[in-house]
Amino acid sequence: MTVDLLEGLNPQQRAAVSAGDGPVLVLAGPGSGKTRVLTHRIAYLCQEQRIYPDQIVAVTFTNKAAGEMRERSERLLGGKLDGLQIGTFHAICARILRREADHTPYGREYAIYDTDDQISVMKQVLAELNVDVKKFSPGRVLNAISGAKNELIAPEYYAPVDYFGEIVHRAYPLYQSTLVNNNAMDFDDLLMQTVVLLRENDEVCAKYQRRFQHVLVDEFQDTNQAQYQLVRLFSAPQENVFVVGDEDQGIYAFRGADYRNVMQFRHDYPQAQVILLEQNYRSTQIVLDAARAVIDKNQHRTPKALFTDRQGGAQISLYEAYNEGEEATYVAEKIRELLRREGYAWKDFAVMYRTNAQSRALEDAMVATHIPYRLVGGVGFYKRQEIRDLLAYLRLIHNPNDTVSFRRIVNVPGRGIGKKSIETFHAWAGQLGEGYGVALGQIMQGIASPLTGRAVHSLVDFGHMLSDWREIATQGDLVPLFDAIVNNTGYIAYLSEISDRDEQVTERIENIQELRNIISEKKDLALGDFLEEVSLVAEVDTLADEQDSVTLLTLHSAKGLEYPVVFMTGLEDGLLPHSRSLNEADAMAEERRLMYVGLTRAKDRIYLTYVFRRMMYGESIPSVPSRFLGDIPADLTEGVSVKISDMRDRSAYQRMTTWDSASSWSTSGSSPKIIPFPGSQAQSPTSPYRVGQRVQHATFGEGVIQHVERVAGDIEVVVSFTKVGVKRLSTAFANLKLLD
DNA sequence: CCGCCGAGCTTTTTT
DNA sequence: AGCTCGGCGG
Repeated sequence: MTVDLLEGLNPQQRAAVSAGDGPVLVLAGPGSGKTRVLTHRIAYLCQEQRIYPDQIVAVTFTNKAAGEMRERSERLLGGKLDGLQIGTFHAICARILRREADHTPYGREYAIYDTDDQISVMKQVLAELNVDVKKFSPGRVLNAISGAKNELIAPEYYAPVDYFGEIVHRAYPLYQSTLVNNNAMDFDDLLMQTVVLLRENDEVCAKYQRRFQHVLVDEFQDTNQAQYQLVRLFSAPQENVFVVGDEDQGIYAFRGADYRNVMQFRHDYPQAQVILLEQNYRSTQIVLDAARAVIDKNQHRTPKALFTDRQGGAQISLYEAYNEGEEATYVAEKIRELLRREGYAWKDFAVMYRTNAQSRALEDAMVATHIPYRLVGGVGFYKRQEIRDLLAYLRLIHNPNDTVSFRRIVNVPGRGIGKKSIETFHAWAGQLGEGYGVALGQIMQGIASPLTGRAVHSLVDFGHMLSDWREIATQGDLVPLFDAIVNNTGYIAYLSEISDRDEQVTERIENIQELRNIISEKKDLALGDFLEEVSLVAEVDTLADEQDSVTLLTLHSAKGLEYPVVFMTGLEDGLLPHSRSLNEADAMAEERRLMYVGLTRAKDRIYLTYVFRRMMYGESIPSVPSRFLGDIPADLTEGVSVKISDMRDRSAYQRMTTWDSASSWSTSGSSPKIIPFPGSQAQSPTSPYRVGQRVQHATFGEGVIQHVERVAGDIEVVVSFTKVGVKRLSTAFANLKLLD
């Protein structure tokens, strides 16, 4: 039985789904049904083109998207799509590298190092090179190396341009050889090593090229150079490559993504069919108009004519809160109100922000008002100390040469193997020219070493535990293995030792319980598969949509999702756009795209909030509304917008928003005041602001001061204006003129 | 070898 | 404000 896979699709979607062989580029605006196109395309290839599922590889941005896409394609065809390769670039590459480990410098059991693991390796490397970590932080060096790997630059080809580059040039090869010795790869290696494998091994390459008759890529604008090359390698020589993307939603330049790969694709495949999806099935016209007004300010983009059947809609709501606490309370109250009055469910709401740090106040408000919520990201489950410890045990059991995991847990819980002993052991293993696994074996066999008797004794015990666990691991079931680790190490008792509050102990034990649950759900997986899966999960992947709760997430995590009601908080200069992006045109354009991504997540309603003062680094700083707010036309908005309409009018503001590389306001000293003011000014004992003083404000007109308050680095006044009523103002910004 | 305390840094965003 | 790291004393 076959189904009509083109039914219910619009003409552009049909064209995409039923496109013939060869390269296809689908430029898909937000909410234009690109997931639908991809799932139908997969089904179409199988049903109409008689392609076997295992001849298709589909790349998605998250594992969750992969799962959904597989499910939806299977539902269309009414059967399992066995052998369909679908997943993130990282997951697909991890699998290939494992299968082809013999053709790589790595063993099949290789570990995948996350950022923390990388830092711990880099610290050792920099110490060995006598580099001052204060001057060149491990993170910065790693960033540079990551950039190089994403550009497929091997250690020996890294060309330094300055002294920092020179440090990187020295650290990169050592870092890389350490990883190889540990039988470990970082995230970037998963991509780069796969490219290297396919480029250097014709047979292996031909095998995958034969297998991958059709290559599909979602979120193509967020691919980096390594990923782009993977696409080219996978799809050669037949070039059945189907990519879907939207330049306006490219928000991952910081990890090497280059939305210009879309241009590159057109250049590399001049014969490509290009299909535009412009009909939006998600949002109201007002939402789209607002989003368009924001994104139109970006230069160098293909203008799109997004349209929707949902004319009109609710106005975009603007709100100024006093501080982040009040902002969060406002969000919580609004959610309750909409739930009651408009019949929304909790899961219809998303609260978005630029940085994870902003989630705290929001969480507090959710707890205080008893709103069920789900936090995406932040201090994730897999980043908790107890979880990392126990996973380190599993990793070390699987890969004896994983020195990062070894060092992490060899003395956790404490068994008298201190820093000194570890260094001695490390040096001795180095002398032997062996990995930690073999070296530990030698100790256990009583071979003489420079270690003290006590340390040797402890290491032998540790080694015996490891062998016992490895024995259990060969039985295949992960649960008994996990239980053995927790029990044999006395980890629970250790937790009560290191925790200072009882609730903390309970919480940590619950986390361990949760990890055990996860393991028992996956217990049919081999240890290596389990560890791989755990290493590659993103926070969004764990987002269960059945759960009826409000979602709190960063704008980055929000990509690809949609909600009836979207709150975007912290819309202030310095946050969105982020202060780190203010003086770089490309970065500013990306901040704008981020704003665009946030706005276009909304189906019905958008609430935009910013604060008057925000706590940062333990200090309360006056804020300026985001310049992007000024780009949303006044007739689309409602609510407090005096400051913003003011911004919209000012000609100075025009200069600020239409950033082009020729102008340089941000470095010319006339930048908006997002920097804290020197306290001395405001705290001067001769402050002219007193209750009863008459003042003049540029917009509000004349008024009388009702109240004066000193706040860190500023003075705030409450003024009763003749025309506009009572306003709270920062004297640092308001530029009040004193009247007699 | 371990625990305590102060200094200093943090906030982009994630596979 | 909250966390991590390093130095010092037991």
